[in-house]
Amino acid sequence: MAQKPSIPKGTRDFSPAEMVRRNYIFDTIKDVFQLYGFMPIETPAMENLDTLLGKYGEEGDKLLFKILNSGDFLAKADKSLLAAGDSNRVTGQISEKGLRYDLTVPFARFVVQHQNEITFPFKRFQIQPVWRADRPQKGRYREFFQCDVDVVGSDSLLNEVELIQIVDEVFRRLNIRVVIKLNNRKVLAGIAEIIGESDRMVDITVAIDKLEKIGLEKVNAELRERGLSAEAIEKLQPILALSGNNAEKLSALAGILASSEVGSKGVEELNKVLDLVNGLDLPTDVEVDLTLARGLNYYTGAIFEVKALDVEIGSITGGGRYDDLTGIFGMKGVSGVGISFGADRIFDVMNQMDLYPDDVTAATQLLFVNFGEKEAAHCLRLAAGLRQKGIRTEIYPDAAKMKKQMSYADKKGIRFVAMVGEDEMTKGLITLKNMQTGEQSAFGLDEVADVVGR
RNA sequence: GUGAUUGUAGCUCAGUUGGUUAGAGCGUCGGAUUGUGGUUCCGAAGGUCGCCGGUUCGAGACCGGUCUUUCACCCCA
Repeated sequence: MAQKPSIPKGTRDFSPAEMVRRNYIFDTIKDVFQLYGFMPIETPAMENLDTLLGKYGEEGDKLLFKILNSGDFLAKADKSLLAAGDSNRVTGQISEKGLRYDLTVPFARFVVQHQNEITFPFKRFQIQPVWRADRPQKGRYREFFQCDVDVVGSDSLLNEVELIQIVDEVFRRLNIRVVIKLNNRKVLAGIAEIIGESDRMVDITVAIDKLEKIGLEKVNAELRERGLSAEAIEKLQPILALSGNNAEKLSALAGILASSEVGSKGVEELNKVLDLVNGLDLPTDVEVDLTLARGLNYYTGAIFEVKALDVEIGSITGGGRYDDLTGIFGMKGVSGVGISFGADRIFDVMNQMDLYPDDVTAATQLLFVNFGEKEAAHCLRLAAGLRQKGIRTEIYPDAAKMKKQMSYADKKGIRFVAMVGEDEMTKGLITLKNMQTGEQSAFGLDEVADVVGR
């Protein structure tokens, strides 16, 4: 055999069996989105590089897939940069397009670009692949699907509440037990302010985000490493030690952050969202988690993260409010909030726990055996009639041996096989075999539709 | 980007301290059975041992590089 073909690192093929399962996930997510009045949009796989650069932090820029310019791109590049081997600056000259890194930034671009055609508040959903030049590992791929829902042009916290409802509904339908973690960037800003390190919010949040994973000791060590004063770290301790239920945490926090205007605002927002959510009696736990930070630095208010309770895989959904994402594209004062379902991680969770209902397969229901040219022509008409009645029907394309045709049906999980030879043709009948029970008898066309459709 | 790890038939894996012609199970194909699958029996096809180079009389095995798999860190869905 010649050298085997392959696909790029971190990408995957999906077989028919996998695709019906994935579509089941996409379909339930889409159904829920539409139930709340969100409308679909799509944007191109590639964006202009300047749309993407600088939106995801330094780390994010490195993970962007860049697309080489067409034509003789090197001819136009600066020779001295080429000679110097300065990759960073050379890429700016030979690449001006990149693959999208998420769906939120392209959406912000979309909103700005189409602002005159959009009615606000604008509720859209978008289910498309995104690409990151990351090293693949557990639950992490270089090509994966995000399912985003966002509302832009509304400051109301009702939107945050609706998003929580959507998360609850989606995972309830998929039968995945989850916890929704909730925090607010304003609270984090308030904490930074209180301990006297306002400008170090990112460093602080990145470090305390790891509390659950590496423990208090190591978080403090990392804070020191990141250059926080001993005094600030000392002041942070009571906050890191906060425990109890949501109400207890929030009232304690309200006291601590009383002197910080942003911080108090954040606590107030959290309280409001939780009050409304509590009134809904959702079965899913919503937990205030002060250590939840989330890396994307365009978030300004609420931040969400959803974790599966029964599988160790990182977060399967995340999002938050961003007050000025459209501002970078020249449209000020439009606030948005949204979340993103990580379809591929949800797929992994569903597979690991085998949570699919029995009827997701959407397989063919009936196969006509091919006995030869004349018989096949006859079956073609019968099959057309059955398809009109909604029966998923196929005809075996070749007059192969019975054994081969039967085992084809068997392997494809087709429940019924129809046999129409000379005898049945003259009598106007169809011999139907049930592949599960082995029973078989002859019926008219209408009866076949009834039996198979049951 | 850093540090590990994996690679032998379509799939899952054996293969002794380096020694003739690299094996098994499953799957595939053919036959037993020309209008009856899933069970059984018989038979066959299928491998440049990831790739390139090196050591050796001799490499699937040892060494170097490279690609790939998986995992951790960074970061993230």
